[in-house]
Amino acid sequence: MPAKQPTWTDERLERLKSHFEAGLTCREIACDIGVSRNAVIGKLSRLNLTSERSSKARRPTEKDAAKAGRPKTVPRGPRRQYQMLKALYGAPHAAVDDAPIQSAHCCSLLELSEERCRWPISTPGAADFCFCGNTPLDGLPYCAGHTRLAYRPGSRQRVARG
DNA sequence: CCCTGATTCGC
DNA sequence: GCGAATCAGG
Repeated sequence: MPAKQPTWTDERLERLKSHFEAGLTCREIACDIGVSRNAVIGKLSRLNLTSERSSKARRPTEKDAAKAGRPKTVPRGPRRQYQMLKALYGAPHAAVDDAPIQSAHCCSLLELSEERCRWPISTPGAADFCFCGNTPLDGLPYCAGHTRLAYRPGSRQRVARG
């Protein structure tokens, strides 16, 4: 098979943008796309999507340069990570499969909450841009149907937007 | 204490 | 250009 896969392909950028617009945290986006949190942040920085609301432009002193090494700091134990992965791969029941996602009542960005599926509908910025308002899974920003779509393995089709 | 956000450096 | 590490703040 020809063509290699640049880390950030179109589909990935789409998801990145959608999630970013949805107000998801870098952690959620990273886990959803399948990359590290830093990868998402790094990409956003390059794209100048970092909101620019930096906390006063950190502090680029010699400390960063001096510490810019590679010791052996093992990251802390995951916490929510398992919740998401478990909910995605370890689905207790297969109640939802080909069940069409019915977003009866869409909600606006500000109307989103922990109990509202944050699947972006239409194009971010559009006048009719809204989100799915279904009940999301435990520890996930999307409902069962949209969660499956988000993690569609192999499917590079534009299954979203609906 | 934990997590999230942003920046910088190395590859 | 991407990924990982570090630092700062909430």
